[in-house]
Amino acid sequence: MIPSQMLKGTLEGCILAIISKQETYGYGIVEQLAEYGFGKIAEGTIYPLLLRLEKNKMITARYKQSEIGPKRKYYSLTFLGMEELQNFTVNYIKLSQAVSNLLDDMKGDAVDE
Amino acid sequence: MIPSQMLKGTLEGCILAIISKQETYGYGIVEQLAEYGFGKIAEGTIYPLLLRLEKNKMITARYKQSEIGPKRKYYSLTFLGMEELQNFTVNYIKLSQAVSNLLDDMKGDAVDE
DNA sequence: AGCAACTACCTTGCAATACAATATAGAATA
DNA sequence: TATTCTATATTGTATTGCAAGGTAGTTGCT
Repeated sequence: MIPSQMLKGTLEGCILAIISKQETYGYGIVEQLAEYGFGKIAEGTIYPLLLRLEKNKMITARYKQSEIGPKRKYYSLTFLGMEELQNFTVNYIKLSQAVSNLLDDMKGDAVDE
Repeated sequence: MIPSQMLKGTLEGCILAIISKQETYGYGIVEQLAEYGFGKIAEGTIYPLLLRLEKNKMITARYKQSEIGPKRKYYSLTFLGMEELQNFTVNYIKLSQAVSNLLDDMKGDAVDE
């Protein structure tokens, strides 16, 4: 799947994005990430990340009963989290464009331009 | 600029891409990255990365005189390096599409779909 | 000659983070 | 009872970008 090193920094922003769409919980985020095409992201990745985001006041949590298992810890974005998500988006697009520039240039065999 | 965590994993592939276009050297790579929109990447990032790639047989080096300064260490891709670049490209596109899926979904305020 | 600025390379140590491995536990099912 | 799925959490490790520092050649200015 996608190499872990390539996810660094990106994953955090993506989780903010997922939470911004709708209040959700760790286990559910793992499932959503897989649906979006990130592959199976380990729970040992997600839970520490969520705790970190919570500690940094990017998200807040509340427990809710589930009908099919143990109770779930649902997260929502704080204002700080929304700002951070905005920030992530801008930076991601910046990087994404830089890489596109490079890869396009490469495909074009741009030796003499 | 682009957060350092977001460059992890990506930078290595990008440097392979730059070298694949044309034999080049560390200091020149720093300049090219800036032109492509990556911002000023520290030399303390590039040189260890190049040494690592060389040790892993992704690139090979030879020294050439420069007319304007100390002699330069020019790098080219090995076959292994080309494979690795191919690999990077595939994985980058995979990630890039996953993030796009997510960000588009978010912009669309997809609460009820 | 002396000095600054640019070019060019390298090393050390640190910080951030994805993840494997492991642990815990409730609920459903066989 | 045992297993599987759901669900959260912790510990330790590996990777890697980068700040900080060092070395050295070349050029141009004074």
